Amino acid sequence: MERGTKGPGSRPPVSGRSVTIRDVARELELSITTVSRALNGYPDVGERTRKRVAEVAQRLGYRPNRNAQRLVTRRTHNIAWVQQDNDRKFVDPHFVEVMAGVLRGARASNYDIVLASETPEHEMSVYDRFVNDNSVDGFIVDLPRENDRRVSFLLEAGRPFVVHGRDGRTAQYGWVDIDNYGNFYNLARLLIANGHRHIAFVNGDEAFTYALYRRRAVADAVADGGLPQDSVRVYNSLHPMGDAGYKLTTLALSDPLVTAILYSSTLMAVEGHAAVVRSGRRQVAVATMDDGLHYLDLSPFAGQFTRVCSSLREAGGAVIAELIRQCNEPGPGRGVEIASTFELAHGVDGTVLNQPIPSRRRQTQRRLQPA
Amino acid sequence: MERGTKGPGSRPPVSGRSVTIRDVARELELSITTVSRALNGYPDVGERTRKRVAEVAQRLGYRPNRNAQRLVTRRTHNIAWVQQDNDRKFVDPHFVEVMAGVLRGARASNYDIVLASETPEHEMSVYDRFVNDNSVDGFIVDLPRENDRRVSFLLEAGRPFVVHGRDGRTAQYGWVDIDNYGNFYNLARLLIANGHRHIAFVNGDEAFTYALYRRRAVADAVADGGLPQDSVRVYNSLHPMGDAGYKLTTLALSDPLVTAILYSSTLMAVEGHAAVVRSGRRQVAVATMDDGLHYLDLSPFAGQFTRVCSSLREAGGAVIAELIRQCNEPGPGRGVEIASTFELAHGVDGTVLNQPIPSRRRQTQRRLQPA
DNA sequence: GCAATTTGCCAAAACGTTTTAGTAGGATAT
DNA sequence: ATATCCTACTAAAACGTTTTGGCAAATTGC
Repeated sequence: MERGTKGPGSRPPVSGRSVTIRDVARELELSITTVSRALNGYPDVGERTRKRVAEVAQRLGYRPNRNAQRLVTRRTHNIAWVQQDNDRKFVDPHFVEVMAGVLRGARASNYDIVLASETPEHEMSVYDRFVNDNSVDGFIVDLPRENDRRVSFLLEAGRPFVVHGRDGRTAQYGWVDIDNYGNFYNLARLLIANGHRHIAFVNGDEAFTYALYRRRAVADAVADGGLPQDSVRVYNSLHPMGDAGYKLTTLALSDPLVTAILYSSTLMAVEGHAAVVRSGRRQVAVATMDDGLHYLDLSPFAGQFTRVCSSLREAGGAVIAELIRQCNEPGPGRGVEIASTFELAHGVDGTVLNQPIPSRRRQTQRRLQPA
Repeated sequence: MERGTKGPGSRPPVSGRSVTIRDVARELELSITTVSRALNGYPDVGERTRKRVAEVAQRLGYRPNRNAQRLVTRRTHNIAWVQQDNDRKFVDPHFVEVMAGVLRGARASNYDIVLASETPEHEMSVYDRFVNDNSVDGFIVDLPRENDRRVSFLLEAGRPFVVHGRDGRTAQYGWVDIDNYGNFYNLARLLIANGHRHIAFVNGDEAFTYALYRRRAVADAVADGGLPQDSVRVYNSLHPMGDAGYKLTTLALSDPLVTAILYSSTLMAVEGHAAVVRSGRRQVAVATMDDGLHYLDLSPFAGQFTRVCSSLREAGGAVIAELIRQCNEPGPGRGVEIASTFELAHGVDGTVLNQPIPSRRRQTQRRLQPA
């Protein structure tokens, strides 16, 4: 075999050499130090010189080589976001909404998002790689479970990260979340206060804390409302979308006593609505968490869904904002709770519109939103 | 102001120094050259030495600094994917499906995806940056328009890129696409062959080629079927989801002659279905493109939608595969057309199930799928 | 037994930045 | 007049790899 022969991989497709800081310095008859300091806004550069440098850099189309910068500064301006490749549940359309907020915030601060996916078995090796190979400054952690191993790993590694959601260790890391417990407690109390005694709860996968906390909230509301626990029947979909809405609603309605359905997502509520209509049951109330999915049109259901509203996009923006803050000022992460607003349907009953809201309901509403 | 004071930015949060190739070399009493060549599979390293190197590297937890590697090799193993931040249409849930395929393929080949978003006005500056700052090897281009400026820019820049979709310049670049024209021609011909004379076509935004080509196909099918052009009425949604399905269907059904609706996406078809049901019109046939959206449950509509099926996830996998190929072997990009399959509903009419398929329809089906 | 080849390893250069540790020279203070 | 302090610049080191070019020692060919 010949001497210089490469092993694996192959040669880069060398396209035209790009202009370096050296070219700019040569053109100006300045040192590269001065060029660098001029462009990076250091104070020990004359105003006149700074102007000239900026002008020539612009004219020559100089762009600092990011890899050289990253090598020496040890900052990448990249944030890792690892998606779990589940085969069945690969990615969630809710994710798109969060991503919109994350991307917008990242761009505004000149950060990029490095996206990767890996199967659950190998997932941690991706984190391990990112922690050790200097390719990102921090991590976004999605959809936490209780005692999430990603959180444990990143705490151990001492890298900046922000969790969208939370587990039981919120004091130890930065997170952004809505008040899942409070919101679902209020929704359940509201249904009970309006006389519903048999409620179906179509929840997500309770392996995730968001769904777990919602379930606990509903159970507590039932208890606090003085009803027996079996007043609420919980239906879980391991996939927050998919067959959840329609099939689980149909299943729930096989109990003739059910008068209200509580959904964990508008995606499920919309699908479930079709099942309600098809069942011919007209006295079923629908309440749901509304994440403000930007692409889902709720107008056909106007006034038919009682909702707790919160923008996932806004949450995404808060996640990246806190993460970038952590990258810039070392220290403990902060928790951010995103506010939610309560939207009563004209009537809680999905089919009876424009029915005046009884005073007791208003009172409940006021109690639920203490300013 | 003090001397060494930094200008903008701030110090990196220095966490424990990581282990370098130098540490491995020192431990083994070898040169860093040998360690590098051993780890990179060069042939001029003794088998015994290679084993020792691998063992020590593993034991010490050595991970090559990606930025150093990238600086010297000029390859990043990163692919850029720039999303257009539209405010109204930020991201499309179809995107999640494509992304699933892209991410899976990228991971399998040890590539990462760098995601960024920018408003339409500044979009090109992001491409400009990525082209010049050495942070990515290639680009994914989404949702092309005719004479797409991103395509023009990347052709000019001479960087590897793959378009998901196509414009009129397919000979010049790599792309992955379904046969939008052929699929919609066949769908329209099928409806016409089944006696439908007044068809509504709920299409996407025809500023994008996928929708434009679909529209042309339907127009041609109408002509070839011997019908006047106004037999088909086209409704466009600038947003492929949102209010398209329900509102446009309601609008379409305000024409009492309409007996068939052709949708550009199952998302719209599902929403539209609710409008059909609500309208009380029972003799309306529904046909749609089915992109295999993984999170959308079509089972409630089983047998009611005639569909042309193609997996966006598969397309995403093909996009990244072709892109990585381009990065490794310089040369012209290749076009890849993804196959689609045809699924007739039991009856084309959405409400009459289990009606035997008339022989003429079967014949049509066979003609549409020539093996 | 000697030349030629192969094997296994290495020193040094290179990649393109930022940062450190200065240095002249002018201004200011005493 | 002299010491001190700014101002505006710079040479060189550093970041952590890969690659070039080469060199002894071992092996092979004749």
